[in-house]
Amino acid sequence: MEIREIEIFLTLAEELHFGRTAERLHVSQARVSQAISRQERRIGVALFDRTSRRVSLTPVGRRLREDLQKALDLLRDGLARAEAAGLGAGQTLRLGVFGHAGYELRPLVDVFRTRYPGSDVQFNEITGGHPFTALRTGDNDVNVVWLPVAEPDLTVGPTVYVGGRVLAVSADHPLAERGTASLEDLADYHVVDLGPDAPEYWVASMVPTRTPSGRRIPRGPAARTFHEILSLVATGRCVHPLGEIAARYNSPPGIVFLPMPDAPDLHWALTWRSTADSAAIRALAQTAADLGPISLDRSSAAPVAG
Amino acid sequence: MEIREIEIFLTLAEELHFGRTAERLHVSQARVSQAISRQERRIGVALFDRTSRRVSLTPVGRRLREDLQKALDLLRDGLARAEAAGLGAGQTLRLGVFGHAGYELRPLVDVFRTRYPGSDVQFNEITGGHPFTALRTGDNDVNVVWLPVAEPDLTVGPTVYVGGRVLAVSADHPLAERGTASLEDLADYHVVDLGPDAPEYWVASMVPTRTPSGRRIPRGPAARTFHEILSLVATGRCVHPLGEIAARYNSPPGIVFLPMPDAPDLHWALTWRSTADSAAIRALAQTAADLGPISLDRSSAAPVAG
DNA sequence: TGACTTTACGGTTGCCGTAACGATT
DNA sequence: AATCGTTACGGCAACCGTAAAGTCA
Repeated sequence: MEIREIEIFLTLAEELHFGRTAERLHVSQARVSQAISRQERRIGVALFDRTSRRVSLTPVGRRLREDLQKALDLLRDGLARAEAAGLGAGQTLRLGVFGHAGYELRPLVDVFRTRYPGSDVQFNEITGGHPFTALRTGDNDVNVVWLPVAEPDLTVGPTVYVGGRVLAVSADHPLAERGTASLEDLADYHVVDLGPDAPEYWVASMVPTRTPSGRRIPRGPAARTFHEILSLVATGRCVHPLGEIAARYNSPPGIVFLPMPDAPDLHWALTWRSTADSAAIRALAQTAADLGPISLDRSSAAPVAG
Repeated sequence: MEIREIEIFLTLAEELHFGRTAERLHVSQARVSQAISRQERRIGVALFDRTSRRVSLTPVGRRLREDLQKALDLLRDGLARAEAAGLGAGQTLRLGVFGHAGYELRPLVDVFRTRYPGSDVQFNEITGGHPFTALRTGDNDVNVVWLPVAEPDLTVGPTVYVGGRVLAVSADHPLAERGTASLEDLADYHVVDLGPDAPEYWVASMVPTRTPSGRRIPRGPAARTFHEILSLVATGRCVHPLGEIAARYNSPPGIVFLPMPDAPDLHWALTWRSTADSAAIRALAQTAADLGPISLDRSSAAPVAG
């Protein structure tokens, strides 16, 4: 007898419909049927009368429903209480972000701290060259990265902000005078190669391998960190797209950030190791989901002097 | 959160010792450690303070223990009530036995029927040639077979009786005059071949492949059923060991059953498909365990006329 | 015939055991 | 040094999804 099977039983007892039960629990219809059959075999008595048209509880099922509902409520209350105690006891989540992105997360962090006074968030810097490494080594609990993320060992949580891209070019670059850049421009120059530790598909969602018209975008010299990238760009040997947040809080010498109006917005989401799921992470994710994504355009954040 | 983990938590809360907890639950010590760690991570707070010398509940753990204990009790009560309703509702277990072995099971069946008035047992005959087939096809719910049984898909339950062996020989066989037979005698004659559907190791536990002194015991003509075996034996072409129960209720013409004092006793146990576990089967197994094995020697059963 | 449930089958997750390691008295 | 808890790793059972079959109105 597993908790999951009890949930399925209770939901079916409420819905009296296998399809709707499956939908509500986000499982297949077959799974509901299997779970109920199995329970009935183990217990040795029919819990539901069913045809392909009607599902109804047997007397035994009705009684079992009452008992199990009470037990499950008790169980969840107990766990919730323990969790609340834990969140009040002072845990610090280590949150990986690119550059100054943490600054944009202030609303989220403020609400999180208010809701869970014992808990806190500490920002660690992550880099394009190693977007997930710190998660996997256990050095970070949660990272904020642009989507899509399709790593089998990672869970993608709510999106925390949405924003556009800018192209970093050297101040004396031919594009600098135009004031904006387009995806099509990328094919004319080299972009930074983030190296083998960043998944290909993930890099490509920031820096496509081809322009919209199909021209190849050449990958140039390699760099891992924000400042390594800027160093390369400053020499004029390459250009590189970044989240617009990079332009908001940085004015590096010899670099110009050009808006890229034709590049679709990027979604930045909380991400964590699936097996490292914990109460604090769930609490942060829930808080982020409640707040919804912050749009960088509407952000009221004031620029900060470096 | 799984039921099993809750059990582990509650047991450890009681024992305050990882090793004893593991023993009580029949799992490894590592498993207990893993389960507790995992729960603590998910909940986000330590439930036990522990060194390698002392284990004690934290305040949060103490509170959780009370809640979970109540929830688990409720859950088990509900399931027990539903199960009891099922057992009272009238199920018939199909019990596979060799020949007249069902007769020896009367004490078990009587107690079972008394305890669970709605349930019943029906005997189906099984044969040495196909000891497990009916279980696997679903034609029988439980079989009574001699041990050892080492089939990955089958569960071996309590032993229901213990008894010796007899050797079936034709009435004019040289051994008949002696009145007894020994394992060593088998090498001098052929024994029946039960065919490919009975596992080799299982057949060998009734009919060894070699005598104690190491001589090979030749396998003779093939037969599947009790009466096929007796037919072969009656012709004098082979001999064959059987459970002594065969001698008790049969006096087939032209056949003599010789006790085999040097053959170790056989244990006969309830066996069922692991995946077909059900309340009725558990009830029967529990009843059998409570009664303990019936010794055929001390059996008060009166011989029955063929 | 169409809506709904059940059965069959295969992939993948995660439970759990074995074994080695670490920590405390 | 002995006892006890933790970590690492691998095998395998069970969960669950897909797809097809079965059943009732």
